[in-house]
Amino acid sequence: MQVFILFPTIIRILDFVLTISKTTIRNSVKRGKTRLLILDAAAKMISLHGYHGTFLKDIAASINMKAGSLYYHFDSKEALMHEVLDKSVKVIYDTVNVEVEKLGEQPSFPELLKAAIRGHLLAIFKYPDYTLASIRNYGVIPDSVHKAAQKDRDAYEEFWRDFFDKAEIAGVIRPSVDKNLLRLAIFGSMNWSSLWYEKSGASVEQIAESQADLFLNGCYQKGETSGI
Amino acid sequence: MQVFILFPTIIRILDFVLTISKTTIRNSVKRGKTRLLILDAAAKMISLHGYHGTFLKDIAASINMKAGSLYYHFDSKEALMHEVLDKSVKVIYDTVNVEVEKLGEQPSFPELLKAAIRGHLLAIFKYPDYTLASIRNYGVIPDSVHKAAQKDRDAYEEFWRDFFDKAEIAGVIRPSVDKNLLRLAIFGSMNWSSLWYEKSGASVEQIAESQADLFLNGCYQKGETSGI
DNA sequence: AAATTATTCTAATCGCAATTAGATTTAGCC
DNA sequence: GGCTAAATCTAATTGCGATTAGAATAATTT
Repeated sequence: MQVFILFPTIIRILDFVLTISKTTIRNSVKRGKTRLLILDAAAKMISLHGYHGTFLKDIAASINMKAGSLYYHFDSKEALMHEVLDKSVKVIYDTVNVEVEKLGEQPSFPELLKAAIRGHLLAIFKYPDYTLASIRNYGVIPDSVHKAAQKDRDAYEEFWRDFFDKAEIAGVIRPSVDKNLLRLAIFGSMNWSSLWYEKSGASVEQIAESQADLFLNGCYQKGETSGI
Repeated sequence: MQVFILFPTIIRILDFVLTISKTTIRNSVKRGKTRLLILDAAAKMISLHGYHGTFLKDIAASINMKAGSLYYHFDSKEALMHEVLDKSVKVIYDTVNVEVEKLGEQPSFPELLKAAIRGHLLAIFKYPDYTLASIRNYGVIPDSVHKAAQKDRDAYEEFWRDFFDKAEIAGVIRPSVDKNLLRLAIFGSMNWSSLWYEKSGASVEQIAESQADLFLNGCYQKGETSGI
């Protein structure tokens, strides 16, 4: 086949591609808005009633749509959950990074820990629907969906492992402390707070400050021996 | 109406009552076994798949029964969930009490805290199906069911509030520590551990020791100023 | 062993939720 | 204004789950 035969074909192909991409771009903007609307609605419903307790009809209704219409934007209910989980992890990881990077050069261990905790809590409190949906449904959803966000989750966990590894090397952690149990305890306190922070009346700063202080210094006022 | 007319009637009534209670007692033993079997199965399924993701057919199948048969022992799926939640709280409260009472006279604050944490964790790890079912579904279940265990939950929370109130009065808590946030942080660490302890390989004693130590003394090795 | 009671099962009802195909509407484009 | 594609809706379909009524079975009592 020679070039001059190909030429018109290529033109047509190029034209086709351009048409497609123009259309795609145009739509992706508008479609993106509706997608996000649906995603937010889904996160909210799922955070409230759990994956299995949430029905597409209700998600759709909450944004004045019909259940069937959701399928134009998402392949299935599972796909929706998939994206909600994805976002929940990303949002936390990103916020933690931002808070940590805000620190100047050579931040101290306490400063770092507090920044990381603040970031994690900020994300939890700023996107409660996503993080609650994730926390409440972790483990109760189909395996296929469950595995979706695993990669990001692992990466995030790695960040914390790394953090405490370095802290240990720097000698700022008491030697008797088990780094794994420490990390898991901190995760527990932080994640659990998504269940009560709204009613607590405390601010993110306050909670972050308090949790960082507790895990750094404990609550015990030494020097007393009397029973309580 | 005169007494001599009533007499035979009373005898018959008494007889009737005795028959009933005999029957009831006899059955309650056998029925109790099946009930417990169902309850355990339900707790397990619900802990794995959540309330809405658990189907009576599966609960029944796991103990070689048919879905319909469950209704002989329980009024509804909600009633089942109701009892699972009830038990989950009771079990924790009881175990904590046992551990605390084991301590001698005038136990110190650290001893008490460690005993309470140990008790809570012991219950979580001994009855993981019940406690996980509770934790995973708190908030995603119908309100009617949700309110079921609330009384016990409140009583248990009161135990901890009281504990830290006394500790504060005794002056064994650093004044800058917020007792509420402290309690919530501890709850978070303990409850969250139900999600990872199986894979961790750590023993209950180890975890209890670690968490108590962390909340008492923190992880920070003071006297260092270098960045990590 | 007959009768009664307890327990379980069978088979249907009822409703509802996910998904889909095709109709309809909406919005940008020539 | 008509044309085309995007977006939404309508109206099934399909399947499944909770619940129930009544039949069948097992256990106990008399």
